[in-house]
Amino acid sequence: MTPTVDELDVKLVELLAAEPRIGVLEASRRLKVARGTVQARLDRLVARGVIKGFGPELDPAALGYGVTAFVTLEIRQSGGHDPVAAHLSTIPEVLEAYTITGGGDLLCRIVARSNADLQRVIDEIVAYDGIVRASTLIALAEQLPYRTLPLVGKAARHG
Amino acid sequence: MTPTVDELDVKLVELLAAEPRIGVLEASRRLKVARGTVQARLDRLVARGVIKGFGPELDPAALGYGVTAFVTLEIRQSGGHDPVAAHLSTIPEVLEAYTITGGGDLLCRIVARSNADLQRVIDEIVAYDGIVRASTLIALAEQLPYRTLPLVGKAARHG
DNA sequence: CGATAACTGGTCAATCTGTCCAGCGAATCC
DNA sequence: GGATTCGCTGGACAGATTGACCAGTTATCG
Repeated sequence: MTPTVDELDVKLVELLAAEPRIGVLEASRRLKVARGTVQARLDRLVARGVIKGFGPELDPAALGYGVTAFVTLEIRQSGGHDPVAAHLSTIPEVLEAYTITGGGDLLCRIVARSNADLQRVIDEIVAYDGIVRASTLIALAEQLPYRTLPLVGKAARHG
Repeated sequence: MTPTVDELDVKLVELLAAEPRIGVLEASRRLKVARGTVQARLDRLVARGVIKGFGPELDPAALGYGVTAFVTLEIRQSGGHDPVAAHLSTIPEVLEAYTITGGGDLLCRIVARSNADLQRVIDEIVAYDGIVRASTLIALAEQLPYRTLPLVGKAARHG
């Protein structure tokens, strides 16, 4: 398998990650390649889906939602996951949700303003009757903030 | 508590999320406010930390890492979490890690190229001797992709 | 060896950015 | 009440960047 990305792609992505506000022109200067090259590379990365977007990254904590928790939901067998996912999507505090191995379960990441508020959010979640049980793990500290940069480097080296 | 963000902020963030490539000028036209206003709002959002950055969002799946899993690590009491986190940070496939409630545990999100590759990643993780045990949950499907936009709206309405 | 693809280095007009400014309305403070 | 501060408006300006081209030069691959 040909590498999805090569060395220049990695450098470009790293550069953009470090200083997102620099434009294509400045990036080409830093990388010492022609502007058109940077432009083409960027287009390709976006076209391939490697770069999903450049949207603003929002920090829930700065919005007052300082408590993060992971909730495992036990789903009633009948009915399936979709209606449950639809219900979860109506709750802003539910940031993401995955179905996971092990009998009809769902793992979701939620945030709340406080531990007391967390109870409210959980109540909102379990209000849906397709959900049999919820078990919550509160995140105490972020040991490793979300990152994908090292992965790009590895993908390039590996091929 | 005064809202961290107001209605205009929300519209601005939503607009940028929907079409990140539009500049400040175009955004001001869409929102029907002066350019300086948009600029000032953006600066404030970034200064407050509500917007953490505009870096490229990378898709591990597009890089060949199509398997996602959540691993709970049981940590040996002595030694603490930091050395473990340091170890995890050396593994590109570990995308994030949180300490969670319940006796010295760590929850991390990892990716791999395949289920077989997942085994390799887990082996790499548990190679560290501060880790007593690892239990893995494989993500089958992404029911709700990571999102924060609804939260901004709620934060604005709430105050 | 020839052909396709990628990169270079350059041009062009149009646009956007950063940075000023004065005026205005609303909220706040004395 | 009156003065001050703050945020927004609408406009100006030079300088920089963008998107779109182009011809010429490697690289790579069958």
